[in-house]
Amino acid sequence: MEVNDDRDDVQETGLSLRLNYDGGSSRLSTGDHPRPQAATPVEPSLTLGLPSMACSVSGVVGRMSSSHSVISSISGGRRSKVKRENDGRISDEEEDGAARKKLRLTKEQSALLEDKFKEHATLNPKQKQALARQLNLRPRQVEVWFQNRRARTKLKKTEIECEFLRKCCETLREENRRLLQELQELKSLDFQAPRYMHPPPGAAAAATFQTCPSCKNRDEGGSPAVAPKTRFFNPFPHSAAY
DNA sequence: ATGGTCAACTTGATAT
DNA sequence: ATATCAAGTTGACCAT
Repeated sequence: MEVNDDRDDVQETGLSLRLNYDGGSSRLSTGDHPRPQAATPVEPSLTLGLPSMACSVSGVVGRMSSSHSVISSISGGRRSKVKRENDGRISDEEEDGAARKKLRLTKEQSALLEDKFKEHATLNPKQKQALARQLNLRPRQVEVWFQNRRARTKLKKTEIECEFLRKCCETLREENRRLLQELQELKSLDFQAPRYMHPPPGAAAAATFQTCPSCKNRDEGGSPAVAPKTRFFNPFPHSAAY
């Protein structure tokens, strides 16, 4: 459950403290971004960083550090407001609407996530928990990473398929053009004698049968004289969805 | 400035 | 009811 996921934040990274003081002109915040002026005066507050409790906090001690590992292990990127969605999920945005620094995973974190993704593109809750612990991330962050990773994989696959179809289309267009030209040639030949004709029944007639140039070409080229069953082959033979 | 990348988010569907 | 997913979106950050 995602509420619990966010609670992991506390468990994994220790207490999240943020001193908020915004009384008139003076401001005091540990956040690394200047906070926009609140619409209504904010009471000075010192609260524990328990996002799941929807308190007025979300920032973290230690965020001053520019280290990725520090940032990524603390609070996820722009998840800065703390609010409860109608489905009960936690979406932490800061109440004053301030944006946070974007999380960047470290190379080590990304590498491990990639490794796990190669093993399986989805995680069961246990795997998620374990991986989150290993990476010093919240399970929710791991979950989101896998969701985004799957989306990227699918997008890439779609792009590749799209390019393949584009080439197929080009090939078919070219063949169509060639066949039309051939048809024109055959039509013009139609006015000349002797006419090409299908072999009538009877052995004597077969002796005089001539193959038209088009069929001849195909025969010599190793292709069957009869038209292939279909030119519209399935470009994705291994994909059941297509 | 602008476009690309990506973590995080929202929403709706589905499974349990 | 809850968890999880795909699809689409947002916004910070970075390279150009």
